[in-house]
Amino acid sequence: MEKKLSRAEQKARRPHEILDAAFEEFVEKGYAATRVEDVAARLGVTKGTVYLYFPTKEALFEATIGHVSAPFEDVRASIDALQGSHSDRLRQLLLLGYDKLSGDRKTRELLRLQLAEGSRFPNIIDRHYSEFIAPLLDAVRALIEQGVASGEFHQGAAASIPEVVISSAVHLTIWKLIFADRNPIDEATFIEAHIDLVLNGLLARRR
Amino acid sequence: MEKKLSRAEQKARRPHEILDAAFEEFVEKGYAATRVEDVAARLGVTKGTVYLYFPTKEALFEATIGHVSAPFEDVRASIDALQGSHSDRLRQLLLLGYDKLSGDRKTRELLRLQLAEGSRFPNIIDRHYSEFIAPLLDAVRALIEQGVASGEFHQGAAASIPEVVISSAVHLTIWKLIFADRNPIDEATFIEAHIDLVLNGLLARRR
DNA sequence: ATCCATTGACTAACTCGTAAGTCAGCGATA
DNA sequence: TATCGCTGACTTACGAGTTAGTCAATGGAT
Repeated sequence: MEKKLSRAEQKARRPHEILDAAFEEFVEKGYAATRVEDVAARLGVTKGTVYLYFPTKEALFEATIGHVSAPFEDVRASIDALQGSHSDRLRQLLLLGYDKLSGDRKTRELLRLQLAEGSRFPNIIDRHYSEFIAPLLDAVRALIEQGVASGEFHQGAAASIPEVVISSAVHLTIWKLIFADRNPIDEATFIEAHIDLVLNGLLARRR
Repeated sequence: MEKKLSRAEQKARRPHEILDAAFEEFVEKGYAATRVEDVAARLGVTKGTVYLYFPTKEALFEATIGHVSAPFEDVRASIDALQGSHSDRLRQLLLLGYDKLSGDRKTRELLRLQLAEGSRFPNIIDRHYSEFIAPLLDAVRALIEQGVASGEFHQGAAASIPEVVISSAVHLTIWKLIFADRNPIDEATFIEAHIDLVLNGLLARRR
């Protein structure tokens, strides 16, 4: 097949290949139980090759985390492009959140690794927080504040804590991580229920 | 101090002591990185002692999980004792959920272990689901259905998916697991916001 | 176009440390 | 003194990290 890779091309691809393989292994086994040799075996190479590109297993792990951490900038652009009433935009924002968080396997498994290995690799948590979570919460908060200011959303405790508005997306993500395919949930209905609840909960009461 | 323990008493306590120590170690390091010798060291004994009570590290782990899994029966009783309108009872039920899930360190860390080790110990997930999650969801679902039937809650997607109603409790639990004390949240305000959102979202609209 | 010296990505077999599991013996208790 | 919970030194296996050596791609010379 495509055995036509020049040495330079192959070498350029190696780091990516290794990180992809490492991600699968770390997700499946966790950091401690993962063997560098198994990572290498996924590419059909040996341990030594991996050590040509990454000095230690620890460095490999941290590079792997960095490799799968999607930059938030793409999301930022999508958020700014939202149109319609505040309700419409919030709905779209939530759908976007589901897409990026529970819908994307990489991001989802990244959350698992944070929970499992975070205490031994604190910096992966700090990074994920400042690069992903904080901006997302800021966007939700800003949108809700605008909605309150315009009178579309009612003033209340919920409006000041954006976390409670996106909780169901976190919940679904955790659910999928734990019950991969054992106790499946109808995702479309779940998401619909969440949006229904949130919009009803935020809308200014018409008495 | 209390060196007055007879041999029989000491022996009777050992399993408990070991499981408590094992829990701390497994939570801190994860299954693979935990050393049986460190578990023993917490009690001031040696590895050999642990192996007198548990045949393998794996058996120790599973016993540890069983040891910290609180039976749901206590909660069941509390649920049945709830009083007041459906809103009142739902509020109390949510507070109870926070107490048992995010408030109780054991249950919280149990969730971490499920996420981290669940794929290698599937039975701990099945047990937790049937003994804790399913009954809790059933209780919430039943309460919401009653509320809908009585006209207090409005019929809608949210009413049929109890998961979305308790999501924030899951979210707070995850938050505490990841950001132990780094990015603290004002829990009281968070819970208040959640309840505010949910009750507003469920109440039948008065137009 | 063919040859050949050199490079360098990769391997295979090594060392070394560590951790699970074992067991003969010890010493406090009853 | 007999019991027995516990010890600590042992074996065994395994995995991280190392390194001398291999061989195919490469590119310059004829």
